[in-house]
Amino acid sequence: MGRSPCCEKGHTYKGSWTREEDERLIAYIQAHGEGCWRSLPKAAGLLRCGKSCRLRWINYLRPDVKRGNFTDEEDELIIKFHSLLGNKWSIIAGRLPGRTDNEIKNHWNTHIKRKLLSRGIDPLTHRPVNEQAAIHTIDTVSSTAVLREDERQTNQELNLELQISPPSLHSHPPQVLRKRNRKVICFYCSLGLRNSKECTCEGSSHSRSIQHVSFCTWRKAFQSEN
DNA sequence: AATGACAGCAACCGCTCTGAA
DNA sequence: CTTCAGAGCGGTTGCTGTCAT
Repeated sequence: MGRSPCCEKGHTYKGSWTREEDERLIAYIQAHGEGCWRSLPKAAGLLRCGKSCRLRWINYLRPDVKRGNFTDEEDELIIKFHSLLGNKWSIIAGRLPGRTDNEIKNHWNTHIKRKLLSRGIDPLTHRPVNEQAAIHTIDTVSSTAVLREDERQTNQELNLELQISPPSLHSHPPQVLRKRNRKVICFYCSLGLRNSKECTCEGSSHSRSIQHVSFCTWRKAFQSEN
């Protein structure tokens, strides 16, 4: 039995919140407090999903939410907590007054990851990148050591093949090859063979980039008209 | 000026957790 | 113990601004 949806999708808005919606939500919560998010939209006269209301309140409208850039001290705290806790954004947020899990997660993905990489530190393990390479080599050697000789030969051949083969979408988790989840293109497309029958791009990737480009074009045309 | 690429952030989606019945 | 609904979390996506070519 499937779970009932948190809202009737046909009767709710999606996308950015309007000023009026924000005001309605703030007014309702100020009057009644944070209660049942499922019933809140109806009670507040909002055509939104309860989850959406909760997110909007917690991440943006709550009075104690601190807006603005992260300080270096906050960055260092996030790095420290992440090294201890991993991607437990809500717990990390709990230790940074005024910051939300979503905000910290975004900040991590857009700033801190790069900051650590520029320091030569792997953001996943918080170890020096060189050390990671060394550990990986040791792991590979030690695991291979237990293989029989014929298995070892096969393994070596496979390793060699992997090293010289073109990047494959299927040999990595999708997020590894996605560049900020944009432009997910296969090897053939990267060579300019977009319409090739070997193309393995997800259907949405072309349409997404095309959609984005056409929208930018439209927007700029619109801006220039005004 | 036009176009494309990238960055940043708000919001959504789907899953898990938790507690009540 | 099982089932279910609601809340919460983390990953992902979409939109928009800005910069480079």
